[in-house]
Amino acid sequence: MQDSHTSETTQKSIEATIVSGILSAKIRPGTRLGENQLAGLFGVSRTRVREAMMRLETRGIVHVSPRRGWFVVEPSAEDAIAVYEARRVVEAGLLRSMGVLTDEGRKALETHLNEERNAMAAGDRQRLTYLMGDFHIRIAELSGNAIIVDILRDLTARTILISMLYQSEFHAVQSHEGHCRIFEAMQAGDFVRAAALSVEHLDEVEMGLDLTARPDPLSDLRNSLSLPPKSASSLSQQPDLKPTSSKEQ
Amino acid sequence: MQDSHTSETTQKSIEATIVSGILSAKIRPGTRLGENQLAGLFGVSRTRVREAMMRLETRGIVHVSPRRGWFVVEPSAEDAIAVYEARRVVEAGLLRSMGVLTDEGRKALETHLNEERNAMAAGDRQRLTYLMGDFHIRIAELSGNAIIVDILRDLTARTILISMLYQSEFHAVQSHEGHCRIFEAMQAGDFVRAAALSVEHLDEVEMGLDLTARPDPLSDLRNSLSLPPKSASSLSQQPDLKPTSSKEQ
DNA sequence: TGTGGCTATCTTGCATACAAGACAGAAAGC
DNA sequence: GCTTTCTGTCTTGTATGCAAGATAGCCACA
Repeated sequence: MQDSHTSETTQKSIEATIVSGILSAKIRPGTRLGENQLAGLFGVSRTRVREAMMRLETRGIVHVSPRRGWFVVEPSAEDAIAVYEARRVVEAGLLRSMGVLTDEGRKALETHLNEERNAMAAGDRQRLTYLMGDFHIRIAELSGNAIIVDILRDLTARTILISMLYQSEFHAVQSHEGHCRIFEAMQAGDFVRAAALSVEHLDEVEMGLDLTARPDPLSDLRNSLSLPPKSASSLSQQPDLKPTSSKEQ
Repeated sequence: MQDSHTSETTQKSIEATIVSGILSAKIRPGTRLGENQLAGLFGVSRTRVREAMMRLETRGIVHVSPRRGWFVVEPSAEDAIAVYEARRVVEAGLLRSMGVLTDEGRKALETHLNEERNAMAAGDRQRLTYLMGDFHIRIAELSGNAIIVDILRDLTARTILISMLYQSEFHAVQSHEGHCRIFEAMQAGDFVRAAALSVEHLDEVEMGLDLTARPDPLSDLRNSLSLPPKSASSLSQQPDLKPTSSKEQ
């Protein structure tokens, strides 16, 4: 997605680009999102960037430090617990409320699980992170309820930020197997069990976190050190996020 | 809502004032929220009003019609169904996940139910509307999870807008009794039953709606204008477009 | 009488200007 | 050398200005 001069699509694409960057683990928690930088990247004025930031703030994705800047949230340990609890509530409630798994639904999930397998085989960790979160969003999509999808998307984004902060190692296989079990229960029409498995799965992932690790010690330091660039795409790994500011106007 | 100019607390008070106005059924769906109007009322410039509108838009409370204005949402019948479904999912999931009802929790809910009784006795319908929605928010507060509280607050606001559009008469007593039953189950420690009762309660309220009533008066103005060709005049019942304030200079 | 088009005015969309807080780094004092 | 203060610069906060779409009402015209 080349941002640059996509001309007239820039309305909500700032918001979507950032969320998608988080969902695919390309934007780390604590990343500074300068209004001027984003304005330059998207070829718009600060006003529109600001609007996007406001929206993202109400979605719990970003926060502002007055006169210092906008930053991708760095959930605290308490936040992390709350996010997982909310996800258990919503996802279990959702699965319990489901009556059937349609044929398209089954196909969609099967396709997804295959993608997970492929990414695991390829060792594509970023894509894997994305897929692991996306599985839950896919389930929400099966309900056809856009409200729930939105809620879960934002919670998933926060989950990914949490895992970037507190997850030392990534148990992809374990997660994948959890997904498979949930899928099997759904396929069997046993949504009560699917809900229970989902809670169990989220518990597992939550238990895999080291919430004592860092409250938030290096938020700015991490910025200053910047992250190792990995690929060559657009806004994702913007290492120019402020060290030795090269001016700009 | 005589907010007037509350001086320097106006950061998020625009947002909060509007939501609170909706929660207490003082602001009707379809109400126009002009930027200039609000800017004058709150004694700030359009910029800050605009930010508040953006936030409310991502919360699903308000929408913008390009170059025409901001309006409190008028949920369609499909929206209404989705909102109730989302509430069932979240609230049932929440109750099921609860382990105990603390003493403070019991007291808070008892106090609330008494307030409901008082408002019914006093015939204060606006307050009653507020309390009927607030009961569910109170339950969310018991969980101590701010994320879930926020989700349910916004869903409740939309629910109230829905009821203003589609609910012919207000079955306060029925709702109150539903709340009491849920409370009793919680007090008995039977949260599974409380969840079931909650779903039942929401179903009841939803069933009390007349979702065939009006398609949607304002958001798609030209539809309603081109719609009445010659069919039975009975259900036309065009409500006036702007329930409140349409003056301003 | 009816109909089409024009204009005056109101609305939001978006950019920009300016103010003020926060910070970093130099300079001064000890 | 160490600390403190001060100042330049960068950031967001907020207001305002201008442009463009939408609407309503008027007026010409058949």
